[in-house]
Amino acid sequence: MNNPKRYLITSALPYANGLKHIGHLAGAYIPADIYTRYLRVQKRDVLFVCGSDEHGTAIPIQAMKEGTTPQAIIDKYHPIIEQNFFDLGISFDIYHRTSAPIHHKTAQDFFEHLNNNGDLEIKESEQYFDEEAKIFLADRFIKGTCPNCKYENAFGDQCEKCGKSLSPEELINPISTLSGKPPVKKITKHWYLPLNRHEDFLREWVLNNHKDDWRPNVVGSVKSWIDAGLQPRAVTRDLDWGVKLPLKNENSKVLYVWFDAPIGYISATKQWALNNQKDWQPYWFDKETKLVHFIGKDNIVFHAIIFPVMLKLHSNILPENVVSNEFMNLEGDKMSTSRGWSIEMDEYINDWIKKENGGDAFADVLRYYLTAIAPESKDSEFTWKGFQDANNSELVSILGNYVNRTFVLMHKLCAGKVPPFHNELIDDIDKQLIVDIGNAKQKVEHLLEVYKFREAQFEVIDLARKANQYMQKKEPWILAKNLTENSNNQKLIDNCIHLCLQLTANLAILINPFLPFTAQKMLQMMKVVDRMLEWKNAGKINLLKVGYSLREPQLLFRKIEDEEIEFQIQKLNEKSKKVEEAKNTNTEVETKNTTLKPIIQFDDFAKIDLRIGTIITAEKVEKADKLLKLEVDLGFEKRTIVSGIALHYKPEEIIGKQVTVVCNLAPRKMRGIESNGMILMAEDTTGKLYFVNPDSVIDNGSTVS
RNA sequence: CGCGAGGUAGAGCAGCGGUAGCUCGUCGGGCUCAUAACCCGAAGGUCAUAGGUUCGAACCCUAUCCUCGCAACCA
Repeated sequence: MNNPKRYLITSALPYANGLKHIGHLAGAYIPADIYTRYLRVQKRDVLFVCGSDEHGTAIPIQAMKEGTTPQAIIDKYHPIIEQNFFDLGISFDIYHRTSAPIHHKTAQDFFEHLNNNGDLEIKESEQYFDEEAKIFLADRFIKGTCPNCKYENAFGDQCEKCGKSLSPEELINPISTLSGKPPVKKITKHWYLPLNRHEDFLREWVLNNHKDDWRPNVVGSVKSWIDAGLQPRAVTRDLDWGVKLPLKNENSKVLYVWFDAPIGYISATKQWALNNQKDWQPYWFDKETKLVHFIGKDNIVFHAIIFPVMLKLHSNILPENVVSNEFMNLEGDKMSTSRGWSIEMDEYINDWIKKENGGDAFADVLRYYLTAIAPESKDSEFTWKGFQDANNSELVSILGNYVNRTFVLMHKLCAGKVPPFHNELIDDIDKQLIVDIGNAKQKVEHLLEVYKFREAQFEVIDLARKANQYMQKKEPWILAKNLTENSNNQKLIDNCIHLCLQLTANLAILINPFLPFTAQKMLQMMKVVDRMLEWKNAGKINLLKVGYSLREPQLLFRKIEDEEIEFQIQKLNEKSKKVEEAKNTNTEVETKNTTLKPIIQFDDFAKIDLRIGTIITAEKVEKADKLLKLEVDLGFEKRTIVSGIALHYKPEEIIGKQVTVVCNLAPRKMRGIESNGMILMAEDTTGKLYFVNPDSVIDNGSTVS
């Protein structure tokens, strides 16, 4: 589709169960934003939609863990993610959410449409059900003994010990990881999307029509799926969190998250149309709309197989392209929030973009580096050193320095005004530069049209590189030394600076989709309005009027010092270490419950001096989330004990409580406070702590045995 | 296991049948308006490995190895 009437651009919906990291940003958001900004300055009709994906089993389970509601979880993360995108210049026309009523309605209508047309199948099956949690269990939430290697903690989908794929039915002695009890089998009815009916369509559409213009990883994955044989996929689940089925007597079922999430693109479009008094329908029904999805590679199957089938059945348009990136690693290891090996967008914003730390320029620095190393054809790697190099040697030294030296020379040698161009003195070097400007525009344009963002950005910087070379050849600062002897020199200086300034204006236009904050800054320096950034102006060399006086230059980027980089690397290491430690203590607790410690002799037990005491004061320990500093009266003395119970009890709640104390434990310093003893606590399966105390008040200092 | 993507200089990538290339980094020299840009030169690769096709292979074929991904959270 060469000249579509309108564009609809989507970025994968981030799952609102936590913060999102820079790998997400590099994968689906920055490329989409660059593409969208480019189309906007092309004056195309373009709509860029996204939003939080707020359904699925993981959110209620996360809520259960945190002792709160699913609504509270999404209400916490949705606004943070939205703000993060905004701070990084991701210019969605709307950032919506799938918990919105308009989305529920849209998804229900979609389901109903397919159901009424007979495009869905209904099947009954037996599934494991946790009677205590009152929930059908996803495979991942069932544990048991692996039939293959007899490992006792195999998951319902796979045994981590021997790597064998499993189904929950194969597990010996299955238990629910939610309640710790054996689940029961219950019959349940589900609606399925029979993908197998659409194999011919998919083969023709992807493997034939798009085998050349889609990225190889996308076509390859689709081929892999089709060749393996497409199966009907359940589109409903037994759950009370999500979009309810629009059918009577099916109140306990919701749409499966993968079914409702992509429909979020449609509902976001509707909401945007409402907000702006527009018609949403052409964006999803008119064949002249070019729909492009930007995603990460884990999302290929949904956007290149399942959602297109849904769209076809619903008479919508199909995506013109599904642009998928590979993954971005971090300092030699996979990025993973759960292992603490990641840089969250929120974290980067706090460390670099907050006014006092660097400002908007650093949003562009991240955008620049992530685009420069974008995993377009294979996995790539983010390193802080690489980040520093990209900033210092490309943004500061080439782009920033070029703009700065141009402005400085203009103020020194041309009275702060755009000098005239003396046509009679034009030479081959000038002509070549003018050609280069035009070429740069053509190249960037072509590369963006074929989604090669990394290369496109390179071409922009390359133009700045050529500009530096041009200025070097012209040496206006040398010419300025002989102004009186050679009357032509001022004219030669004028020509050089004139072209350098026109080129600067071009750089602003070309860099704008990639580094929008920088482009704005350049506009201010040149005292021109936003309209200059329109793409049609790129390649022109009359953007700045002769005689127009320009502002003093301000530096576009600043150098990043080694210490700042070392700080970040150290921070990353500490973060992952902390998460690992926290995890280790958790898994210890889990295994403790099922496996007993080795037998000990009475003598060993008798060494422990247990006493009853009363808490007389309690206060929170600063800079520690979990610790309380307690003063405990043991009758014969009062002791300071530090205990890790702050997440479970407030200081004022426990004053006066009797507790059991291990009072001959070696003293230990925690957060600088010496703790002389330990309070005994019982822990249930959810990790909640309970005091172990006598069932009626007795004398302080009483022994326990 | 199978399938998909990939394995090319310290890093990031291009090349996909005809003398191994680009950007950054490193080292030496020149120049200086500028946040040390630009110019000249150098070091650094048995193009994962082993076979094969060919006058000729990083590129085509076969096998092997390694990395990442693969339907219930994850760019």
